[in-house]
Amino acid sequence: MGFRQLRYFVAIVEEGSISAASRKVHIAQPALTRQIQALEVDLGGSLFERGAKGISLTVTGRALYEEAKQLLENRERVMARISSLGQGVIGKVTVGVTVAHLWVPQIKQVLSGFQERYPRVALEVYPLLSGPQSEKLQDGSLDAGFLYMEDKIPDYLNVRLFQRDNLVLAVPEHSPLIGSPPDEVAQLSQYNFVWGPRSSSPVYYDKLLDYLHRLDFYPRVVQIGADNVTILSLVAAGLGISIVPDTCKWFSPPGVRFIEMPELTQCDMSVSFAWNSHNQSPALQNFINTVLECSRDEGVGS
Amino acid sequence: MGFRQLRYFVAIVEEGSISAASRKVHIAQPALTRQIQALEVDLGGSLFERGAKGISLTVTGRALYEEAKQLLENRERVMARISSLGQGVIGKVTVGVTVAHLWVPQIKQVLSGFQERYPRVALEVYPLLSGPQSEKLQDGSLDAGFLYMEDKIPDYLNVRLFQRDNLVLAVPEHSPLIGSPPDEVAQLSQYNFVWGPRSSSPVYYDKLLDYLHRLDFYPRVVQIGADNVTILSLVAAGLGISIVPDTCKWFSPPGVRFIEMPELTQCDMSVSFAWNSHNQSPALQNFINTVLECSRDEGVGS
DNA sequence: AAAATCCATGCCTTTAAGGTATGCCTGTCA
DNA sequence: TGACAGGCATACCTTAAAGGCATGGATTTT
Repeated sequence: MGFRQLRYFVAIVEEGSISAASRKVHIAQPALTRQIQALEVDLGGSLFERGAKGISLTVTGRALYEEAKQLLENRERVMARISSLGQGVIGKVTVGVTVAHLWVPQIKQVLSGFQERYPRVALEVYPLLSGPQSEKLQDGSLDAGFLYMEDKIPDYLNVRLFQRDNLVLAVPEHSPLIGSPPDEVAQLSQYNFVWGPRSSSPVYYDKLLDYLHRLDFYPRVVQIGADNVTILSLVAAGLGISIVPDTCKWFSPPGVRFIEMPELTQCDMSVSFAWNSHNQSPALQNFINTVLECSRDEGVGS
Repeated sequence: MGFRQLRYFVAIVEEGSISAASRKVHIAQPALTRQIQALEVDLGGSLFERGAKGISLTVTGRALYEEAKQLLENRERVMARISSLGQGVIGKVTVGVTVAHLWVPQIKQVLSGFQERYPRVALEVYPLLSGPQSEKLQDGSLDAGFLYMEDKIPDYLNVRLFQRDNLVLAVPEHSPLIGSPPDEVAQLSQYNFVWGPRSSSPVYYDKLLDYLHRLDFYPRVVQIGADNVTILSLVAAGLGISIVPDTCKWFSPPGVRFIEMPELTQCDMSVSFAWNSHNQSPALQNFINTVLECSRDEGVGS
């Protein structure tokens, strides 16, 4: 009893005759006759009563008709589901985003663009620090992540540059620094700094402070803002100056001016997009493609 | 996506490798490899990740595994059910029995014998007069029936003699008729008769009265009993005499004597077994066979 | 009576499935 | 490290299943 025979069988039942069904399923009538005969032998009982004028269902046949419809419907359902899964148009993608970047438009755009293209894929976004993301990408509990990569890239990860970025000095709009920008960060030691808590993004802050220390600069931190928007608000309020990623320019509150300094520009603070190279989830592949296409469209480091 | 491929697929999943599965399902490994490749092409996504050391399920494959098991299980269930139906091992048989014969041991024996042999066939027994049985046999609402056949047998019915029977005179055990039995029924006109209501079995009573009238005998009915057992009880109580089918001898209450009279013996009152000749229900065929075997074993007209 | 309809059978072609031999890759063990 | 074993894939061939065509028998319709 195969799907083919069941399909033929229901066609015959619904058309009322073998001949009519043969036209419907586009095979010759004798082939259909034989398939039904084979089915009857297989099931050990006749399904139709043959009269000179056409055929009619037996009790057994009537029972099979209902069952066959079910089986065929299940088959269709399964095939649709598995196909969709295989092509990544349904399924699930879990992605991590560093808390510092949840609000970054480029990432929001990628996420909403993906949801628009694949509305039936469940997109789960977790705010996670870079370190935990890397772990979860390894053990498979995360499919992809936007994060700061350390220099050493684990071999289980595929990594692409998502958004090139570097540092810039942020000052209040009436700061004297605007008229006479310093050449070196070391000259900023007498200024008050607004800073973020290390716990909110250890990789970023360690990398940043490490870099500044190498320039022999130890900022005098007088104020803590939870995230970059808060920090810039505090800067705008004249409570101090800060060093922030360049992308902050685009969503800064009014009252802040940005001063580029060679030493800061040289510091790479790019955000990476990473996924487990062994994770072959089709939905993830689609997500990866979407991300890479978005990156390409905008050009990295815009 | 066919059952075969699904079967192979679950075998591979459960064995953990294509090679192991090929040994399990008794086909060569390359054939199995190809079937899975075909399945993957058909579903438009890979089901396994091939590593040098064996294979492992993809997300899609894992989903298919659950579905495939279901589909295969359903197939088995359907095949078992339809096969059973086709062989008449399950299903339903509706049989009519004239109210006058519900209590006849031969019929009870046939019914219980059938239930013993085919315990999973639902046997529905309806007490019906001969006329309605014939109608219901025609329109298909009855599969078989035990009934009095009229002389003209409808062409849609197959009929077999179930139990040959004729009439006998029943009298109380101290009746003077025992010592001096009459030669002709016409001589019984001065006796009180216990009779049944016509409505309980019109074919029987019409046939019986018709026969008696042709012998120029019109019984003086003084008492009505609902069925033959009741009638015989009334006879035993001395309320009158009666004419009953010969089979009544076997389940008569004490206090009744039976007198055979040539005129009564000649009257055929046999019970027939009938079914619709177009009804091919396997369960009915089994019932027919059971009935015919029982009739043969006992010999008709015992 | 002729035509049309429908199912079944015989014979042949095409396609799907299976078998054997072999190659490639990788992890294992001496 | 190099031979070996286990496992999957490919190539090539054989066998079995499915389908097509022609035809026949039976019955209803015209």
